[in-house]
This record gives sequence, C-alpha cells and structure tokens, in this order.
Amino acid sequence: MTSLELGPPTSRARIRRLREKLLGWYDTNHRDLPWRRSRDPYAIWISETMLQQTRVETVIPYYERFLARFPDIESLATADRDDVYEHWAGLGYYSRARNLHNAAQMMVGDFEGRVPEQAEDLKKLPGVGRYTAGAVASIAYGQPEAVVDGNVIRVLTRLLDIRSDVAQKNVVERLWHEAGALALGERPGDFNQALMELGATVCTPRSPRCKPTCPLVRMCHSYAKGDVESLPNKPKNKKPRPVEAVAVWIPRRERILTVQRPETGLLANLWELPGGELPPKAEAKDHVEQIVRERVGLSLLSPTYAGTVEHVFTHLKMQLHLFRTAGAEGRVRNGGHQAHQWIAPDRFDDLPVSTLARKAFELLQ
DNA sequence: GAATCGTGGAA
DNA sequence: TTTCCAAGATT
Repeated sequence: MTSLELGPPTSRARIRRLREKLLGWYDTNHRDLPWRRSRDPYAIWISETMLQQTRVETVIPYYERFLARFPDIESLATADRDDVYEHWAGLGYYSRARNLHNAAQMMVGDFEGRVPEQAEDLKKLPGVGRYTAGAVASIAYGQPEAVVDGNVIRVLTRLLDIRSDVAQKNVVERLWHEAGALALGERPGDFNQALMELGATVCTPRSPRCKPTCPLVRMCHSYAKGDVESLPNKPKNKKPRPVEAVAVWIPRRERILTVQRPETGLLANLWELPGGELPPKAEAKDHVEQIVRERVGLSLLSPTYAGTVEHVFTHLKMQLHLFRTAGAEGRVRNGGHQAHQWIAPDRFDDLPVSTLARKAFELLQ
C-alpha cells in the first residue's frame, strides 16, 4: 500500500484547527441523550455496551429500564442471570448481557467494586474491546484514549480521502493512529463523542449534510474531490443463509412447555417454545414429531400446522414453522436445552425471550 | 481475516 | 422487496 492510497498526512496545525471546529460544533449541536446526563462511569459503560451495533433510538428505553433496575455495579453483580436477560430481551447480541453480568462481578472481585480507569484494565473485562475501553476511559475518566467505531471510520476516511478497503487491517490501524493523534488535548471524551456525533447526524452513510452543515467541510479531502458518498470503501455484506425450523405449542394443565436455549451461540440463555432445526429440504410436518422427541423426549398428540413466521438474523434467514398440539406424552428430558418450565401462557412475557420466540408465541396464542 | 452474533429503521 | 446498516467483541 502506498501513502497515496492512504490519503494525505495529518499535520499538527490541521489537527488543532479540526479539534477547535469540531468541539465548537459539538458544544452547540450535540443531542441530549440520557447517558450524557450522567458522569457515572458505570452508566457510561452500560450505555457504550448497549450502543454496540445498535441505534441510539433503540437503546434509549432499554438504557432507562436497565439503569432503573440495576443502578450500580453491586446490584448488577448480585442479580440473577434471568433478571439481567429480561432487561436485555429484544435488544439483540445477547452475549453482551452475559458479559455485563460477568464483568460486574469481576469489578467487584478484582477492581474494588469500581469501573477501571485505564483502557488497559477495561479491556480485561469480558465484552470490553478496543472501542469500548477507549470510550469509557475518555468519556468517564477524561483519559486521552481514541475511539474508532463505524462513525469514526466514515468521518476519517472521508476527511482524509482514504479509499482503501477498510476491512484491511493496516487501514484500520491507520485510523486508530489518526484518531489517537486527534484525541490528545483537552476534553478527549467530548472530542471522541463529537467525532461520533458528526458521523451520526451530519457525515451520514447516505446523503451527508456537507454543505452548509458540516463544520469540517473546508478541510475535507473527499469533498474537495467531489466524491464523499462512496466512502468508506467496505466489502459487501453476505446474504443471510436460509434456515428452516419447527416449534410447537404443548399444553398441559393450563400451562405450556418452554425451554431455555444453551449457554452459548445464537440467542444464548433465552427461553422459547420447544422445537429445532429442520434438515435441508425437509418437510416440517414430516419431522416435527421426531425433532420434539429428540429435543424434549415427548411424543406429540395430534400436531397440526398453524403457520410460519419469518425472522432475519445477521447471517440467517429463518422460517419457523409452528404447530399446535393437544398435548404430549412422556416426561421432559434434556435434549440440548439448559432447563424447562411449564408456564401459564399469560406469563410468557415475563421470561427473557427473543423477538423470534415472541413472534411464534403471538401466532400460536 | 472471516464468521458469528439481533434487531428494526430507512431508502 | 431488497439492501444496508448502528457508538463491536469474540473466536
């Protein structure tokens, strides 16, 4: 890779000018977000974790509920796992909930019950990577640490006209280096947030508001070239792989059977109606009885097809075929799930369940 | 480096 | 309908 492809170097004068413009813009234009009203490192850590790959508008209600229920490290560390998951259900990427819970316990055990101040220590916590460590260290503790997220990648590749594929490791390293140089100085937390805020509200993926809104438009190399929107240069996403599965409604004495998914993998630790994946090209009604027998050890009584719900995950496009039954014979046996529970249908909502499981329940109810 | 891991909003 | 994608971390 040549330096030409990497775009122009960043001079000290240019850095100073950029910092002043961006911080000035941020002071009068930043959004009033719940976590910006707090200086509590714990609250900032929770918000940064929730914001991973998740939109601000989606996070806000979850953040409010979570902080109300678990206001500090101690309350989170001592909470039941299902209680934590109930407050995460629907937000996605559930390993974040498990990691938060474990990290809170690690803070109690290894960090005197506090959120660590150093990025190096923060990264020892499960679920805290390079970005989150830099964000918490700079925003909560004023440390001169950089952040590079999707917003920063977009802003910096455009500003510096970096046209190389941002999936390449050395390109990302260059961006961390640039962001690191920029974060040095006063108010590193505000500056990092300003960079992200610009990406979120002005330097957007499509139809960026360069003129007259962007405070950096006169320093922006891709704008000067007249090609802002094609940056950043990133590889196309793969299409989700089609998958089919079955799930069944099994009543017994005014209750239905629910099972808890395994500790790891897709939708880990969440509850759902029993069922399982279909072999490729298989017909759901030909396999539903066998799948349920293997998974929970029950023989279904007159299963009837009730409908199909579709749900798209990042890498899966799932069709879930649903069946009602008159009940089932046998004793529940563990066939992969962690636990099972016969619950009243009107209490299904109290369990930590995924959006897919909710769709299935809604259709069958 | 590539896959895995959710969800819902926008164009 | 399709596509992209949003304050990433982990394996």
